[in-house]
Amino acid sequence: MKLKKDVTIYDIALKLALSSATVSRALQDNPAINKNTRKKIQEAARELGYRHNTFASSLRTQKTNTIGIIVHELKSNFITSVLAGIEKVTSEAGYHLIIAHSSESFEKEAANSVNLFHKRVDGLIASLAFDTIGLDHYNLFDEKGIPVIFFVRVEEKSECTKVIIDNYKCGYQATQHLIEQGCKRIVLVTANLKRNVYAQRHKGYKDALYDNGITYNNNLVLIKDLSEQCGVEAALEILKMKPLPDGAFITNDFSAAVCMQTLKEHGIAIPEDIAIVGFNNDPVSKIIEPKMTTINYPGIEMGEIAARVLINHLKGISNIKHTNTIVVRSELIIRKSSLRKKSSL
Amino acid sequence: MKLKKDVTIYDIALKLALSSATVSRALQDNPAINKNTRKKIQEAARELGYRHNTFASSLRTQKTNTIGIIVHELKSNFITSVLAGIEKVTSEAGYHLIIAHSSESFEKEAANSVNLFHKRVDGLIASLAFDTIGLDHYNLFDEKGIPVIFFVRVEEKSECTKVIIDNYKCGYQATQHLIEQGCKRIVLVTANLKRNVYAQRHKGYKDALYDNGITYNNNLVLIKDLSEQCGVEAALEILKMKPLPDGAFITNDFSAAVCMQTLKEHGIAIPEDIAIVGFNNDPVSKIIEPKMTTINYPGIEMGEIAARVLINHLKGISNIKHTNTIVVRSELIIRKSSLRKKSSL
DNA sequence: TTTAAAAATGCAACCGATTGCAATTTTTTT
DNA sequence: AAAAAAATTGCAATCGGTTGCATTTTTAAA
Repeated sequence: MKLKKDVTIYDIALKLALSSATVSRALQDNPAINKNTRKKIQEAARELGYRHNTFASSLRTQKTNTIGIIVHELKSNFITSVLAGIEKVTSEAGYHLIIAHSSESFEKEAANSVNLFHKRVDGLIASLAFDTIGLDHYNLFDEKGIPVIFFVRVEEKSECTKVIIDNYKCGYQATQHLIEQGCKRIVLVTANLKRNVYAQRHKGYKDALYDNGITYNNNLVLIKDLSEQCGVEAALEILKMKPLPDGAFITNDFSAAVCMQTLKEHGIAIPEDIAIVGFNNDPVSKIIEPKMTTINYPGIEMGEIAARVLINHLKGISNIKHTNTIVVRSELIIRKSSLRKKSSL
Repeated sequence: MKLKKDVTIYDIALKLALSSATVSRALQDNPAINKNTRKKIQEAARELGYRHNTFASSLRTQKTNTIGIIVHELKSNFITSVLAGIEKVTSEAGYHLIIAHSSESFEKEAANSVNLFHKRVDGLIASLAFDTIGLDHYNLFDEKGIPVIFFVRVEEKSECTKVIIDNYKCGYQATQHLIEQGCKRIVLVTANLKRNVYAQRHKGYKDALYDNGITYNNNLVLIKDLSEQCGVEAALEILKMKPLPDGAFITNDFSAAVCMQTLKEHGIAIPEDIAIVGFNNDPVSKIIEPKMTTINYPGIEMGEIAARVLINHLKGISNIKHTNTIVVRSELIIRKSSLRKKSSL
């Protein structure tokens, strides 16, 4: 089979007896080129089946029109929502994406960042892994002036631009809600407290307890990896606690669902014996029975915001140096898993 | 802030008083270059912070080291598994990915394929949308000799390379199982029968009924979009059927879960009144109560296989022209949602 | 009609790596 | 020690767009 040869701007130039410079400009809709010429060139391009050569272009302009994404995982409804939001905005702006995921490993995250750096992305959007400490592995980008935006999982102390939710408030709200439902011994199942999101939720939990005159008890705080398996583990640990807790705030819906299921299998009534609140408003929270109280926050929107801020920076419309933190709204969605007082609805 | 300038092979050549050709070859570990020289060059590259310029390279070699992926959706555990499998194999081989999704729309799928073509991917891995008919939108790739591999959602009649499961067998097995559990009126909830996967499952369903002397009834076949919402719709339609069906094979776990939930809310006992079988072995199938019988097949493995076949072709190790169809094993996982005869376990 | 200003187009030098072929150096053979 | 073979290295063209500046053409002003 004979393979079709690629059409270049020179082919177009030749056909129309113009220079390649004119063709190049016309294809970019450069107003310096006469309107009619422009149209003629664009038509010829279509006819000949011309396709823009990104490499030649990137080589010359030193721009890739590519944005790198590093996420801590892929298998979550929330993350795919964020990605959808990012994709919507970036593709409209003519950028394409390279998506990498760290599987919650600092090492992989660092490797990914180097990799994306070598791929010469124009900008980066990242969420940190469980155990990532510091942001030194993003210095390469700084040195070259490549903008980086963090979302959800961020380094709070840092000066960089971030799109987050108010995890403290969420933690406080969830805990406060459980207390209002009459819970006194509330378990917190969460992950590595070095990560901002978990630290903040933990702080909110602690403060809510304090404000309600309940003593904080470290034994009730379980640090897990929020996997499927961890839901089972958490349940078994809870079952061993004496006296039995009467509430649990589990900072991941899927883990919470598994935990709930395990508790039920051991004869615990939800919410009567133990009231439960999850986090993320994953679809599974509506499948589990009883349906789960959880924290909802807008993934798509967060993705859109992060992408928009980045692109505005790249286009010179605004500068991320002037934007530090964007906090997106979040809310507690109350469902049956935590409702012990009918009056509350 | 002063930005660091990029280091090129010329900088390295200058520093070591060599030619750029030698540097280029050394960095590729070309054995034509003396071992010592090679080491010296690679060290210098590291020291100077050299990064390979993909564009210059791609421009010259006409290779992008990029593989395009088109999936029909992103928000499913199965698809992310496949992607993980693909990523594992491709990244080991030094390729990177551009992932596009069609949201089950033929139009978007076609647009994506053109887009990836323009991005000059070296190869393509795709799964078709619900309503995709024909593969003409992949002709561009053929004309340029760019290999394309389909997975899961394929055009059965076509000559192209595909990685699939035996959907007919799955459909047959699921239905047979329901019949063995004593079901006589079995609903099939599925999607557009033009799509191979659904057509085959439907055929399996039909044949299983026939082989067991049960008359096929078109009213029991519901064509839906297998979304969350469709689970509710299906349940409501089932509830209106007289006499009430006693089994349902719903070809998507999440829809099945929602459907099951809705049925339960209307006082239907699962599996006593209606036995249910899903498809995909999504994590949700183990969260729902009763746990759901479903079809399991290995996403990661399918991704790995597809990627490996593609890469072997690209490296000239094998040729996809010689590989037509790869069928991956699948199995029925029996759980409570369909178990009406205790003897069966 | 001449001149000045504006608009349109072209020239040619990049961008950085790759590679066929030639030239040089080193090693082996005679 | 000379010749042949093998191992290294370099030359220079090439990939396809982009863009500052110069040149040409067109339009407007004098």
